[in-house]
Amino acid sequence: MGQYKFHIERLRSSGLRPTKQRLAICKVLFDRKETFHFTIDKLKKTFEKGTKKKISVATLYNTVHAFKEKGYLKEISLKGNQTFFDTNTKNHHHFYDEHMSQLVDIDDKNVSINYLPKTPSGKKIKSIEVLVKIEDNN
Amino acid sequence: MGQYKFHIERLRSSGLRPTKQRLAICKVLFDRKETFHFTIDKLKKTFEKGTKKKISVATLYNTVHAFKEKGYLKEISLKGNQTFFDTNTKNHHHFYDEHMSQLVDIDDKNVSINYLPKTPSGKKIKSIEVLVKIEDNN
DNA sequence: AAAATAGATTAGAATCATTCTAATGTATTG
DNA sequence: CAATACATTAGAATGATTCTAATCTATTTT
Ligand SMILES: [Mn+2]
Ligand SMILES: [Mn+2]
Ligand SMILES: [Zn+2]
Ligand SMILES: [Zn+2]
Repeated sequence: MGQYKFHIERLRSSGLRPTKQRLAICKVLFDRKETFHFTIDKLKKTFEKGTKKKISVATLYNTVHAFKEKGYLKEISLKGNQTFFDTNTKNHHHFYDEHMSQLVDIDDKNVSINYLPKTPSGKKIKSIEVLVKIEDNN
Repeated sequence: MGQYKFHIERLRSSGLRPTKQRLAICKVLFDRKETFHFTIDKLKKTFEKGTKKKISVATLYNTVHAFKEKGYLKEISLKGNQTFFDTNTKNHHHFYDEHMSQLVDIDDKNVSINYLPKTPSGKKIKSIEVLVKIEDNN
């Protein structure tokens, strides 16, 4: 029974019911000053700590995917065995330290791409993502 | 039995033993005119067809990862539940049709990136990958 | 050159990220 | 306030990947 007004409104206006599971997840994901990157497993761990009521991992998947479909989250294209999600839904790119599994945003204003090749016939561009892999010096 | 000389040499010089499993996999992956993109599952299917002797899926994983470590293959950064590998080990980028799970190479000469942001401190750039997602027109 | 040892490789079994689906919950209708 | 339709949850199933014990191969020892 906290300050869920905003989340309830947004869920309703997206056609999603504001269940207590979804509101708890909204609180963890969106009641922050800064956006961040996460995996389902990291999200699960935040619910295991905190005396927050248990949420099934299947529900975490359902909810995160529903939020992604509604545009509250973006999925990041990365190799590796866990999917990364991003609460920053603006167009942007990433530095990625594979060794640390650490992502850092790069504003898309700071990247310019001049690609010459024509798009394969019958297709149009949907998005352009730049991933700059980094590693420790030396 | 076949013309494995080249593969045997390369494996030996990388410190990998030229087992019959590895040679069979080399033949499928590298005895071609054009490079290509594949998943472990697609590779598995090519061995299920053909009367080629059965290779355990674990061995496909072991071998593909060993080949990647030795630089015969690259892993492609994509979301989705199956990892894509690339027999094109030159620096290059991709068009990707998520709906079709279809990758097309973009030569890196055809892409120029001017990124302003400094690399996070203590880190250096390892690689830059551009993924252009495409979809059907209209 | 056979046997012993060490190290590499294979592949069945285990794991774990993700998806499926039957049960439960919620809104809408009469 | 039923009854019905639809949305949501979460335990179970799936499937991609990894683990590890058994097997194979190369090297060293006798
Ligand atoms: Mn992937
Ligand atoms: Mn991923
Ligand atoms: Zn981001
Ligand atoms: Zn490629």
